[in-house]
Amino acid sequence: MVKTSIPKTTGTSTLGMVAKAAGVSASTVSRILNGTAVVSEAKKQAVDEAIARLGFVPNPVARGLAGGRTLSVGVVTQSIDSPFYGVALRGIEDELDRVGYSPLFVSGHWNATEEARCIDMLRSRRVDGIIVLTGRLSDAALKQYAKALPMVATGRRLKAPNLYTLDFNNFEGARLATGHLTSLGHQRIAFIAGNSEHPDANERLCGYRAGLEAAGIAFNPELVASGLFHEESGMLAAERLLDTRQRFTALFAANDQMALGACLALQRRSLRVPQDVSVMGFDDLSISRYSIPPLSTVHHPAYELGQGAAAAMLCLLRGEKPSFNLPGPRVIARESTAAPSTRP
Amino acid sequence: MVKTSIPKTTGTSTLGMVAKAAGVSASTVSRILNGTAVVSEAKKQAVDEAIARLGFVPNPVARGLAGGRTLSVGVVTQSIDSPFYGVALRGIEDELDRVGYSPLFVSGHWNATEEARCIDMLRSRRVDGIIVLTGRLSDAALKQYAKALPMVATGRRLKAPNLYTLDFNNFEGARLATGHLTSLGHQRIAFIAGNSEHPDANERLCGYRAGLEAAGIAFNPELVASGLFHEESGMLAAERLLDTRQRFTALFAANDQMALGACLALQRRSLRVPQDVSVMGFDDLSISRYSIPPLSTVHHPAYELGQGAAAAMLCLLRGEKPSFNLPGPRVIARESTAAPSTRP
DNA sequence: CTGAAAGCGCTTACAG
DNA sequence: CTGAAAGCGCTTACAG
Repeated sequence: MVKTSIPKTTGTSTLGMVAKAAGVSASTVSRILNGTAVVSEAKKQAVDEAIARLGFVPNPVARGLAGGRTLSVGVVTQSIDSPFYGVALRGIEDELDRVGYSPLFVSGHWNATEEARCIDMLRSRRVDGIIVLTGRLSDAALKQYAKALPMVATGRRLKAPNLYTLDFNNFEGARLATGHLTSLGHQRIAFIAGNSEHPDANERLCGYRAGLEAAGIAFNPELVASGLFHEESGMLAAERLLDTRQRFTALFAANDQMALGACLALQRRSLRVPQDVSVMGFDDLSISRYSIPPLSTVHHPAYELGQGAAAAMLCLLRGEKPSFNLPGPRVIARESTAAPSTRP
Repeated sequence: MVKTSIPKTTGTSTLGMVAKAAGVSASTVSRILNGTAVVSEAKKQAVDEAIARLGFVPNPVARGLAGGRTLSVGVVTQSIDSPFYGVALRGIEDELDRVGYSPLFVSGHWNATEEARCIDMLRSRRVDGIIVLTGRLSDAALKQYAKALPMVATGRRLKAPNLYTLDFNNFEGARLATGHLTSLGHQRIAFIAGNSEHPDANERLCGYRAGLEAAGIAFNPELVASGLFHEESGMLAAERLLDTRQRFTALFAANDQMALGACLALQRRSLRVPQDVSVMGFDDLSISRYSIPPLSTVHHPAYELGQGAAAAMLCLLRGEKPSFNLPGPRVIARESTAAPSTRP
């Protein structure tokens, strides 16, 4: 237990007190605080000194009421405990923190109605802007919101005033993953898709097909099963795949969580990874590096995604035009993939 | 993509407009909203009708400035992407949501100074109360804060006015885990402890020792290594344990993440789990059920912890005395533990 | 039971 | 460059 200084009574001094102490008007203090106008050096010094002496910290609540700026940005994530988006939230937190902004996290649970409710709530709390991490809101709704306040959204590609989007190339990622498998010599590659309502799911499925095609392998719908992006569903999907008696030497899941569930299903049927079946995931969750065997996957830069979304929001807030490049997908080859055994 | 209704322009109508529309004073509307005084049925109806017609939603920012209540509670978690605390955050979210409160999540990063900064920030944002998820703040600091606003903290046992604490019995959990292993017949049980600065770490170590003692097994410090509660450190600790050439048939880690890392270390040395070494974790993360083999562990009710903390805060806010019982620890026996093989 | 008034702590036209 | 004043949208004594 580290020792802590006695909590200072925050919010004890007000802008008015600073003004009086410095012998200037409240307006002047406000201007200095906000860099809203040029102020004589002498007064500025007096004010800075008074601020330091009184330990003054502006009250964001009052600021929000008076000026419309609360120095907070709303973040609609889908589930506060998502292993993937959690990392993105950290990126947002770090980026915002650097300039004194605070994030307000709310969960939309992949439900457009709930997401809309979240946004209404955030707006009633007067956030300066809103970041939406993927989700199910329509593009039209997003554009509509952007008329009222700056918006940044991930998982889509949209152009509209006051709206910026960041999109990871899921198609390319899945194509690369499939390519990794085909270049290892796999011909029969099963795929566990995500639920089709999820925007990323289709792109990854298309990438898988493109990867097969590039290697001259025909797409076989019987080698595809669907899951819900979590472990349990991955396990179930793998079992279904196994039950079809379709032969496959590799299995590619649309995300790591499903890949991990699939590994367990394989293990239960006494199939070894990668000797009997190579398994490939997508996202590169931090746990995937410690699964047994460590999971080969596609790195999805969650932290940079969050950071970039926050940086873009800050740009929008300053009235600038954001431009941000998300790192592209890249294959992380670990031990769950190998060349198919010669005698399957 | 689900279709969404066009976002309604929230915050468009004010309390003043409602008052005018209903032909009453602003005070009366405010009283009805807050149930602050008895109001004649006739006016109440007129106001309710006006509120509905105008789609009025009170502005929490103004409310916070004027009344001091923002209907928000600050939550100091340690890392926004912690797999364990993430679940607790969900519990907090759900519980608060039921009564229209919003959580404000901030990360203290297991650093007393940062946690104190978080609390200052939350107070400047005028949250109605603060929940601290474990962390490193001193008990004295917590009590001090509680003089200014309601506080709820987890991971300790404290009594003070306006402060409520929820504590999970880590000692008992670790004792039970060790008991599970000894009752399986293990005699040489290694332990991967957490870093001693972490409050839970010591309790779990003590529980381990108590479990050994209950089975009449002498404590052997050479069978203990320390980690940092994450996978990597668990892997390293297991390697160190193996390098000592001390024999052990079971390994108990102070949390699941370290247990998972340890499993990988064992696997790299060609030791099978559970045939060669049984492995036991602590926390029961959702992924642990899908590790290979599925990890035996101690269930730690994270969701209930968060929910209980939020419920306690709501009590405090209502001026009531909270009383909440957290479920006790229980062993979840899965496939990573088994009786020691006869010929080790 | 109900209003008028003051005020929460700031910002921002409006005038110098 | 700088003040005085009004106002953001609510709440809460203070008087009826």
